[in-house]
Amino acid sequence: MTKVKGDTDTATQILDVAERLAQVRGFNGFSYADIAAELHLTKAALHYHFAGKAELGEALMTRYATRFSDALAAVESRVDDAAGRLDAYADLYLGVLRKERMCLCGMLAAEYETIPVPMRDTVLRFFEANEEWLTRVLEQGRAEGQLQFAGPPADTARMIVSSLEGALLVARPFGDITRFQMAATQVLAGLRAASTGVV
Amino acid sequence: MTKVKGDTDTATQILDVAERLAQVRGFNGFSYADIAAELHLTKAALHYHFAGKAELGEALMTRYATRFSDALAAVESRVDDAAGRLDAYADLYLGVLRKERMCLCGMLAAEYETIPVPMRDTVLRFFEANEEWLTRVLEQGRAEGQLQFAGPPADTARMIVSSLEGALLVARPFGDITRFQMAATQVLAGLRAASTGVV
DNA sequence: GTCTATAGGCAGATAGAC
DNA sequence: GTCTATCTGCCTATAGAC
Repeated sequence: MTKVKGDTDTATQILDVAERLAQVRGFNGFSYADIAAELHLTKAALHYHFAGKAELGEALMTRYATRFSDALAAVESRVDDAAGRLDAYADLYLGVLRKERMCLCGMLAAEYETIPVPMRDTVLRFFEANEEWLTRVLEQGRAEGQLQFAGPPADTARMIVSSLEGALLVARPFGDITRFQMAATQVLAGLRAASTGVV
Repeated sequence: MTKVKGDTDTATQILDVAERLAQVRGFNGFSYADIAAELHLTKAALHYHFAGKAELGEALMTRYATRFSDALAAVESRVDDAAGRLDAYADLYLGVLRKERMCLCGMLAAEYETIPVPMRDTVLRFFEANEEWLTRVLEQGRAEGQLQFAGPPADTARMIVSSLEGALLVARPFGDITRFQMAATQVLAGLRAASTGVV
């Protein structure tokens, strides 16, 4: 099952480096030269695998979306209760911060006006997919009486996504993981039903 | 009192254009050529006013911080109650979104690794100044029984700043103002004491 | 697949005339 | 203060050898 194809091949290595650079420096903050130097290749070799930076960016987004969607599915199969799923969701962001990165789509949201047009829709669809997943979790949690919130679950889902993205955005420059954790904890604590709520 | 100096002079015009470009496209997303073209000047003229892009960036930050601090003072003199001040604070962000911009410091937080070093501290101090102001408002609101939240006010202040930054970050690419408003409303609603809380 | 070599463009920046 | 002219460097991208 491992290494079906493209596990450690050059294209994958390029994507790995590009992804890290995009998450740390932004899509406009790295060049083909940066990737080439790190992989001890030439820029020309990169163009063989990805026609241009725009195409590389699209490949980046496609892979990122798939991976995130897989991560959400993994959370669902690993954790049963809604509150636990929300915590696990926040932990996905925490993992990104631990690597001193920004969420790729959060970064691209900031750079939205300057990224290649084909990447833009993918950014929006990433947020929507996250919101849809959270909406289902919130509906479940409310139905089971574990979660408590006013208004449509979809609105709260949007609030969660943007709050966590923001917590990542602000915590990263401070290099302070607890800054993220406290913000995330506070956002999610407000959704817990009184019986399981804050002391 | 108006036009003491630098009200419509070239340096101010340069800052105005640079600020908008930085908030829309990012600090790495515009060039001296962009500013020069918009003001019908040459790049050389810009270098007369600001030695380099790094110096322009510093001037940008200084002015932005001052302006924001003035805006917070204005809120305090205009609104008395803590809940109203929080709403007014969120409205500051809303005003940025209405101009289809990102918060300058939120944008620079994303670009943190690539911006000139002297600008970095200013970004962090901007967030801290916001948090300090919010902390005072939260303390006031809790003392008066208008606001309700668990833990240190400073923690909740951080949560508010990052949540609003995130709401701006995500709402802007969607071009959807209500997306921001709903997120902001939900974040702040959770802080209102039960008597004035959500129906 | 990866290389060398190179093209064409734009970036930030400077010198010196007016 | 603003200009023209120019520099150096990096960017994305391509042609063609191996």
